[in-house]
Amino acid sequence: MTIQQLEYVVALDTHRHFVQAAEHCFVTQPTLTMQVQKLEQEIGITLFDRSKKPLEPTLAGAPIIAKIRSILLEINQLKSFVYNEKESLEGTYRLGIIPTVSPYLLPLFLQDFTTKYPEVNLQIREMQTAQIIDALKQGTLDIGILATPLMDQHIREIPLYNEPFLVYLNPSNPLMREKELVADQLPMEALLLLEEGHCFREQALRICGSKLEVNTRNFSLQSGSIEGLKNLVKKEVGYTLVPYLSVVDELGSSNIKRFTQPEPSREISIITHKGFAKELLLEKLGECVKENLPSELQVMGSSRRVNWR
Amino acid sequence: MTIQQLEYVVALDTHRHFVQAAEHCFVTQPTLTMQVQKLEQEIGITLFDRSKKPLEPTLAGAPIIAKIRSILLEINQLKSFVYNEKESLEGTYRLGIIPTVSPYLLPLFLQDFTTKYPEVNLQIREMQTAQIIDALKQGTLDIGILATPLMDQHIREIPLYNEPFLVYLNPSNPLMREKELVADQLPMEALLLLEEGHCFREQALRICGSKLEVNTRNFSLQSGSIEGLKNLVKKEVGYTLVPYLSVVDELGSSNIKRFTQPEPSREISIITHKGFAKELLLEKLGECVKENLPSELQVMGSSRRVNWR
DNA sequence: TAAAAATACTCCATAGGTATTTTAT
DNA sequence: ATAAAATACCTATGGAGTATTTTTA
Repeated sequence: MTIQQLEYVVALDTHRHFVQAAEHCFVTQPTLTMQVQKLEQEIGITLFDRSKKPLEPTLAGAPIIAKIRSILLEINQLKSFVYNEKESLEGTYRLGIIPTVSPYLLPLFLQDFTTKYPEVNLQIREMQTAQIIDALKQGTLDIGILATPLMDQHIREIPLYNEPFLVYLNPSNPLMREKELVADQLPMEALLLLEEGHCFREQALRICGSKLEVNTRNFSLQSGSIEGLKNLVKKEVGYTLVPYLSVVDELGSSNIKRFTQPEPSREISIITHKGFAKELLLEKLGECVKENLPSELQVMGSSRRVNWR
Repeated sequence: MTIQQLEYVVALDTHRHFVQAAEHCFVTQPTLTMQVQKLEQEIGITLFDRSKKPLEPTLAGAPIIAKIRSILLEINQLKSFVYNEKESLEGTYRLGIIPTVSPYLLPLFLQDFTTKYPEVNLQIREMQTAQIIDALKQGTLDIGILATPLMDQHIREIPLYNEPFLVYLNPSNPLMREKELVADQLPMEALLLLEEGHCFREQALRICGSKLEVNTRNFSLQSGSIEGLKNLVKKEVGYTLVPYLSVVDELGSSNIKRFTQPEPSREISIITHKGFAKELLLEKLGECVKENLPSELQVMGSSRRVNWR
C-alpha cells in the first residue's frame, strides 16, 4: 500500500472514470489502472464495480474509500503543517548575539525588521560565542548572530557579511606614521584586548601574529566592551583592533587607521541549530540585516573571503 | 513521502537508535538511515538531532512526528477495518437460492450453520437464477446459491458440489425395463418439466437432447415444484428428471432410476458479486454446506465435471 | 462502433542490500 | 577502542510509460 495508490483510488472515486482520474493525477490510464488493481489485490477487496457506467464503488469499497480519504486528509494536514513550520512569519524566537556585534548591528536593522514583521517577537540576549552554541544545542536558543565559520556539524551558518578589522589608536601612536599597515606585523605589546571569553579577543590575537598572550606592558586591561577599549586608547598611547561597524561613524577620524588590502575581516553569520526549521524567517531576517548594512559591507562576494577567526 | 518512510521515522522516534529501529522494521541500518534522510530532505526539516546520544527529535521534528504517528494510526485502522470486512463472522446477509435447490439443501445445513455462527443473520429468499444475478448486480442481494457456471465476468462462483440428475418415473413406465439409461436418448414426449423461468427446465431439456419443446402428449404441465412433478409422475405413466437432493431419501424406491455413468449433473455454487468482501463468511458457509451434504455428493473432484446447464 | 478499461512490454528510478568509512564517545 | 551513523556502490523490484487488445454500452 502506497500513498500514491491511495491517491489514485480517491481520484478514481471522485471522477468515476479511469482516464479522467489518471489525467488528474498526471499519469496515464494504464498506470492508474494497475495501481488500483494492485491495491485491491493487496487488501483482497474489489473497491470499484467496473461494470457500472460510470463505474462506482462496491458496497464493501465505499467505506474503505471514505477511510482512505480521511487518511489523505491527514497527510495533507501534515504537509501544510510542515509548510507553516517553515514559511510562517510569526511566533517568538530567542536570538543570541555576541557583544562585539550587538551594540552596532542591532540599531541598524531592528526597527526595520520589527516594523516589517510585527508578528515576529524577538527575544534578544547578548551572549558570547560558546554560550550561544551551547544554548542552540540545548534548545534554549533559536538563532545566533556571531563570527563564523564554526566548523560545527550541528550548526547551520547563514553568512551575513564580512566585517573588516580596523586599528583604533591614539593619534600620537607611532603606528600612525606607518604607510602600510599589515596585520601580523603589528607590535604585540600595545594591543589592548577584550576580556577572556570574547571571541573578538582571539580574532585580534590571530591577526596580530602567533606570539599570543605576550604582554610586555606594565598594565593590562581586558575590557568588556569595545567602547571601553576605545576610550582607553584615546588616553593612552596603545592601540586596539576594532570591528568595522563599531567605528562606522568615525571612519574619517584621526583615531582610525585601516589595514592594507587585503584587510583582515571576520565573517558574521546567522546560525541556527539544524532542528530549527523556520526557513522563511531566517531568510527574511538575513535579508533585513543585509539591507540595513552600511553600503561598504553590503557587497558580499559569493565566495567567502580570507577569514581570521 | 512514502508510508515506509513514515514508519521508519516512527520506529526511530520509538527506539531512538538507528540500528534498533532498523531491526524492528526488518531492514538494515543504512536503508533506514537513507529513507529518514530522504524524508527530511523532502519536507526540508531535520526531524532528529543525531548529536544527542541517544538521539532525539528536534524541536521542529517533535510535532511532525506526532502527526506522523496519527497518520500511521489511521492507516492501521484502515487495515483492521479491511480485515474485519473480510474476516468478520457477523452481520445480516441476503441469500438468494433457486427453488430446485432450496427445499432440499437448506434443511441439510441451515441449523448447523446458524448454531455455529449465531452472529450471522441470513435472510433467505427463493429466487430464480436470473433474478438472483440481477439482484446481486444491483446490490440488493449478497449471496446466491444456484447452478453454475454462469460465465459472468462480474459474478464470482464458489463451487459447492455436483448434483446428479436422476429419472423419476412411474414403475409401469417402459423406461423401467431399460438396462442402460443414457441421457440424450430419453423419449422426449413423456418429459414433465417445471414452468418457464426455472433453470432446471433448461437443464433437463439439454440432457434429453436437442429436440426442445416438443410435447406430443395430450396435456402439458409445467409445475412450479419438483414435488408437484413427482406426485404427477406417480399417477401418470410419464417421467421427469429430478436432482439428486430431491430424492436422496427415496433412492432405493421403484420410482427412481439412475443414469448410466457418466451421470449428467449440475454444479451448484455459492455466487457473489465481486464487491462482496466477506471472505471468511463465504468460506465458512461453503464449508458448512459441504459438511452436511450426503456423503455421495461430498467428494467433489478438484476439476469440474461435465456440466449440463 | 466508439469509448473505456485491461493487458503486454519496456525502461529506469529507487528501495534495499553489502561493504566500508566517518564520527563521536 | 568501540559503537553508531553515514556513505559508496550494486542489484532488482516495480512504478510509469507506449502500444495494443479486449470489453461493453
